[in-house]
Amino acid sequence: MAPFCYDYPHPAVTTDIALFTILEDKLAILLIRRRSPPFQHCWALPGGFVEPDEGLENCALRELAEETGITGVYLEQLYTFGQPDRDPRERIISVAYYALAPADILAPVAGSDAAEVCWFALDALPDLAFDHPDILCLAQQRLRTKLDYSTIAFSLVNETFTLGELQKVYEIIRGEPLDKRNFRKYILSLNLLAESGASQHGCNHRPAKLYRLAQPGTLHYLR
Amino acid sequence: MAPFCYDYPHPAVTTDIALFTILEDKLAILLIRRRSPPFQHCWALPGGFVEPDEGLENCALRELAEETGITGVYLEQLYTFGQPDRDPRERIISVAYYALAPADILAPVAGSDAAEVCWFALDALPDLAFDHPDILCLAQQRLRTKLDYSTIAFSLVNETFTLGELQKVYEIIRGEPLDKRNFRKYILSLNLLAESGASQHGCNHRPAKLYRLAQPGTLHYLR
DNA sequence: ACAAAAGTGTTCTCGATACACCCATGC
DNA sequence: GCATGGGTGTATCGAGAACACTTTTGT
Repeated sequence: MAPFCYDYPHPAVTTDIALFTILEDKLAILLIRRRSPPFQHCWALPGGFVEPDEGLENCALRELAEETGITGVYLEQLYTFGQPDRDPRERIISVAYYALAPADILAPVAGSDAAEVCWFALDALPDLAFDHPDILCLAQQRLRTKLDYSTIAFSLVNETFTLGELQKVYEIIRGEPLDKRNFRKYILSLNLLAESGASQHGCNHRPAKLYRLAQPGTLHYLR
Repeated sequence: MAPFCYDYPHPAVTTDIALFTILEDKLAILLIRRRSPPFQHCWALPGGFVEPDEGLENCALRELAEETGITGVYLEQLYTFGQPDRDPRERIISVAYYALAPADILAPVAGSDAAEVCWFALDALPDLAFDHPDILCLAQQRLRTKLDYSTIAFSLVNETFTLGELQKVYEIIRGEPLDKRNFRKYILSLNLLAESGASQHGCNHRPAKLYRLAQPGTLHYLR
């Protein structure tokens, strides 16, 4: 029943994932409701223990898939949280990741490890388990600062998107409105977009051109 | 002999520290020579196993002090390296930190865990143990980028310093010369320095004013 | 016709860059 | 007096910010 023995104490290691999306014009985060103690029935970031033969990033992707059915997100290591008392069970060190995905690709479904999976707007969060509020706070900071010198925002829109949609993403993350002309000038000057040829349709207004990334899936650093 | 047992496998967790300084007008890093296998007699970053009741940052500071006698550095978490095969002994996950300190405060002396401790210029590195080259490379990248939006460079000069010395630090990290007048204008416009009143002496030229940080020990983010 | 978002240029400001000479000290 | 780094100001350029009207579609 306790076959894994070592000459000196070993901590447990987990990954936790802060998956952001934009839902109803707000930043939202994916949470699961815990099925077992500690913090039973409490909401928490998806995540779990690192398997002996998997890398940390693989662990994060696997846990996200197992617990929420979600795959194909942008994922990046955030910070490692290791306060000795952060978990009441034993010493657990957590390598936190943050992830980004457009909301409407995803159809979260509770996996085996979680009773419920749900998006929560960041301004209407429930109480969170462990030090997950700290993780979330740091993740949001990182998202905000990285917006300015990289192309992470593109991970929050669909494969094809309008410049209006993209601008909305920037505005929501920065928490302030942006000038339309300056925004378009800036984005197009990056030379990272290609017109998809198609346009919006079925909207109450002039249809917008649809763009796609010239090199999909590539994160660019600016300046 | 193996009293620490768990219901499922636990990795070991270490911290490794990339301590930079400026030595003889070059970026240099502190290395220790390993006394035991694996990579016996090889040079490596200082670091070691996380104790059950210490935080990660404390572990890094403790290992640095034990192995090199050095304290009082600027320290910041860098990245967590967890490839399953990065250590031949067992699964070891390493939380890497990078640190900065002025060279002439330090008088590194081998502690109990290391046979030798030595500064190495980055352009004259020996072979390094484990994935320490990766850690070092990432640390150097971080140092370079963070130079532009924070006051980390101040951690590489003494408590009082001349603007010439500070400029040298920027030039060495960026790998290019800077304009003296523009540099001084920029630094002074930050309003973070106070004149110490004193000046250099014993130099072959006009003595420079000595400055100190108005709030020593505080890291500022710019823009 | 009206509502709603798309699309489009110019002006201004401010921070970043480029650049050259005199000053104080030790030898 | 000469070598060495310290100390200083101005002109230019370019990126970012401010700003308003016409266009296309659905109802």
